[in-house]
Amino acid sequence: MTSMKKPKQATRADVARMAGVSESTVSYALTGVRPISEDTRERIEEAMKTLGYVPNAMAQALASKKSGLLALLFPVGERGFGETDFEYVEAATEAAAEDGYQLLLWPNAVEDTASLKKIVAQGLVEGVLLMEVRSHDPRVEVLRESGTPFCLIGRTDDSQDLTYVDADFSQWGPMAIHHLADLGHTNVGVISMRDELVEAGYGPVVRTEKPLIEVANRSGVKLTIKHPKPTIRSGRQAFEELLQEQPDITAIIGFNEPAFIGALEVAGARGMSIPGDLSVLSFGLSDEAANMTVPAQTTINVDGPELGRMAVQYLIARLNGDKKSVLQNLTQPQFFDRGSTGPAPQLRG
Amino acid sequence: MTSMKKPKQATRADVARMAGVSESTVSYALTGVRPISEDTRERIEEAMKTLGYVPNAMAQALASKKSGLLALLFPVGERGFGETDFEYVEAATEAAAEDGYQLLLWPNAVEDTASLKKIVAQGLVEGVLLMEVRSHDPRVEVLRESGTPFCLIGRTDDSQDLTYVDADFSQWGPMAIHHLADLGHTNVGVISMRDELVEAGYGPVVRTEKPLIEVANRSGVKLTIKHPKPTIRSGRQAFEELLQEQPDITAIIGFNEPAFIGALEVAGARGMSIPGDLSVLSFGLSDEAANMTVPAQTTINVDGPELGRMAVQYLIARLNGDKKSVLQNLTQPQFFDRGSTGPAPQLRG
DNA sequence: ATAAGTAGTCGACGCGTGTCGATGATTTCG
DNA sequence: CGAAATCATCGACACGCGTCGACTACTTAT
Repeated sequence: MTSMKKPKQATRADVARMAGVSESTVSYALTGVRPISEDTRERIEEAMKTLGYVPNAMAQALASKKSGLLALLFPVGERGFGETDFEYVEAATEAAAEDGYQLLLWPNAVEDTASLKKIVAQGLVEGVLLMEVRSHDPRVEVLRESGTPFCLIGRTDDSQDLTYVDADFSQWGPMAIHHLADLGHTNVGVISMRDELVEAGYGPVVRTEKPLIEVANRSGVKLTIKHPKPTIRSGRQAFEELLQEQPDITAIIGFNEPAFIGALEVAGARGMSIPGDLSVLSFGLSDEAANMTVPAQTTINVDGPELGRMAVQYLIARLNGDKKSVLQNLTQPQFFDRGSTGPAPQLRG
Repeated sequence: MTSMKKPKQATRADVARMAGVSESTVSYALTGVRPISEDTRERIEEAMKTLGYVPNAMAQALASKKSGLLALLFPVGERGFGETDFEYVEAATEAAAEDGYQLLLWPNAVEDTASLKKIVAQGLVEGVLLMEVRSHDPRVEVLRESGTPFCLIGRTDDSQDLTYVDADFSQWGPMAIHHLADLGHTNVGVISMRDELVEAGYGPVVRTEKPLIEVANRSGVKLTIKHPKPTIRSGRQAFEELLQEQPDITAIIGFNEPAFIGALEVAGARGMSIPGDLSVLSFGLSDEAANMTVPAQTTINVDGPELGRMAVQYLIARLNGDKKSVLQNLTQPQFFDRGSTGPAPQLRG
């Protein structure tokens, strides 16, 4: 049975003693801030090796005011849409690790500015990553006042001088319409997010729908948009209304997962084949989910890993003193053709 | 334009000065370790309020050797099975926050024991949570030697005196067989994980299959198990073999997501209706994915949030000095009947 | 040859806490 | 009423590191 005693870590003093030098010399050997002769450096490094010395992170942080920690603020109880979440959290974590930073997961209600203030006042983290940003987000003002560097994943309405990364939703609609128009579709339905989100100015919906409508008009595509609640039942009803209003619809776009499932059920029940009778395309659907339907769904998505990586890199750039340049990025959408779209029926055979 | 200057945080010394007491008195007022008279406590608290004082986390950590940080070690590039991941990471984070701890995301290859050693030697985290534990996991030995408290999410082969939480896979098979047998099924197929994982002794497969087979035998259910690779193509092939060997199969269980998709495609192509001709049940499929098929899939799952919560609570219990009791938990499976299982065909109308 | 560096090292202090021992001022008990 | 315990507070130090100023022994420019 191996001993379970906690071996006390060697400190700088131990290394200095063993190498026969002063503590500051050990420090300089480690950081390279001042020159050290070759042979003392070797003695020090050997001492470190045999003692298994690793600098104490908290002491370093206290003395240097750099903790190497970034807070990832994610709101609780807001499971809004896509579950691309873990994907980009993972990418963000790795990107941070590459630069010697670690991500601290911090669950936080958007309105809870009090505890956010505490977080930054505590001085534990050097910077903050904000997830699920609202168009008017109270957290932004708190961070601004505190002087803590931060980066948004998403945007507020007033973000021209903020650091952020976001999906370029403005491209989703045009990309979808072009794809469908090329296949000959001229009458397209959309199962979008619920009304309340549109009225509340929720970024992803608003930014997606406007260009979507515009490009449809320009392309001569008749577009009918529904905003059902995110339930299967509402989706069924929405699609039935859609079919009633526009019986000649040949394609639908989904941006509301549960509702879209309902819509596809109705399509199946009516004997519509995909993509034979109806072309189907989803916005922001995860790979996993897209592959569960038969046929698998063609999707237009944000590149989650890219988003996470950029967010971290921008934040670290700010930490390294790049206060001047405005760091903003809209990541390109990803198009996955999984075969659920095809030529419009009237053009076939 | 608001000033962007970083206001320097008030320190204990500032509070002491303003309240007209010594620094240690401020400390004791804060921690309650020693008694403080009512009026000086009030003066101190008022001073803290007006100065916006928040104790510096790193200084506290350095002095008290308690950082309030837990590392969540997740392996990179090992996307094995289910994506229940984010769900329980989220739950774990919240559970930690309730006890004043924060989770530090730490990406790490399972074999990379060197950097794991560094992590614990650094003294940044008080404890470690291990995800994706292997039957022989090199990380366990490292943590044991270092004396760092830790908790496994999953198990090693030799874990009787370790702290862990895991899904109780042994119940999945019996639960599934009972459900199907009650519906009259006597011939069931299984699309399980690929051969290599079985041979490598991968916990979830091994622990699931053994009781599954036993209870099937006892219940008089004919069981045929396939171990295809995790691709749609392999799944198709596996299911076709299954149908050839056992034409009278009336139900299938899936434990290999991509392969199972292939199997269901074949079933659809052959005109088998679900659950009319074929009952379908999935192990470890996320809600999101289960709801994408028509009909939605009945599943048996681990309760992700429960798992995450337990892991954190056990780890914190260890941190608080509970070195004696063995903390181990097998979380009960969750059964979601989403309608993809039904009476065996020969018993219908 | 003398002034002006430069490489290499040391000692001291500061970062902001937690905590121990000591000191009066009270209170309690026998 | 004196001894013992308790209350409330202060000062000093430790935690482990970064970093500044100073000092020595040389090297280089004038």
